[in-house]
Amino acid sequence: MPRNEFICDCHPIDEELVAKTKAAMPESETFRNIANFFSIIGDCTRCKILFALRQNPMCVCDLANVLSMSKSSISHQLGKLKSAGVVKCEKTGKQVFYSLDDDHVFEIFDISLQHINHKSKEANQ
Amino acid sequence: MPRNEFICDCHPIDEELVAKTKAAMPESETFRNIANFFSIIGDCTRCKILFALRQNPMCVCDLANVLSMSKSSISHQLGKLKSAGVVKCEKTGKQVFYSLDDDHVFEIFDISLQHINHKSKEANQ
DNA sequence: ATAATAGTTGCTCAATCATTCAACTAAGGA
DNA sequence: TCCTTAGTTGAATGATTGAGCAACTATTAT
Repeated sequence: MPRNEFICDCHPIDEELVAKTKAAMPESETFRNIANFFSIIGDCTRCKILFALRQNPMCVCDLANVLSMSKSSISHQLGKLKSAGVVKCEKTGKQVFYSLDDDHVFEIFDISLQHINHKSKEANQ
Repeated sequence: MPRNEFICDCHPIDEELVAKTKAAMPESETFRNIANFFSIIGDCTRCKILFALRQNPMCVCDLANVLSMSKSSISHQLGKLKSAGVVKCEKTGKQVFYSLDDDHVFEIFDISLQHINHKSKEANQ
């Protein structure tokens, strides 16, 4: 019966380090949650939506106009942002107004932009 | 000749807001960069690699053993992390040791984990 | 020189995903 | 009541992407 450790195609070099590191890893669900969150905001359209909503709450139709895309696309993407807890909505009459649900997102964006700008400066040297 | 504003399938409701928001949006490249960065870290395997490297620099082979995956997969993913400037490497002998290039990443992870935990607590109420 | 090992790279396959279309619900105006 | 408009939803499609295999390079040991 093959042991778990050899699903991989090579023998460990520093077995102790491998065991120690493996033991200290968070559980799978944590990784799924983190990866899922970042892949939600890791999309051009959804980033644009978030930057637009940072300025003002907006209805689906106006967002579609800002991004020059179809209502349907925007609505699909808003659904994902909402289920990730990044965005919330409120219906008034025929319109649904979306807004940022959480300040955390732009904390994250701001730090990330520092990183990105830092790296692109490095790359130009 | 159709104007740019009508690639979309509906008329704006608050034209002034749409125009104002559109004007204040960063340029496309900014969005591509941000989305690219988040989609790089928005993957389970790559998150695991980063958490492993947070503990210790490691060679490809040992990382493969920690994650129970093939060397090839790990190497591919390390390549992406490296081109995003998140990870750096150093060759010693036959081995290549990878390590985190930047503290920003775990600043971002830590804030994001707060967000994620906050949201999952909300969801359970 | 030869063999073995660490890592990289190109290719293929399967799965995931963003967008669009079409059909639908819900709300307001004529 | 009927029509129009705002938005949602499910299915279909095309594109992207992660994983593993196989072939390759480079370094070390025999």
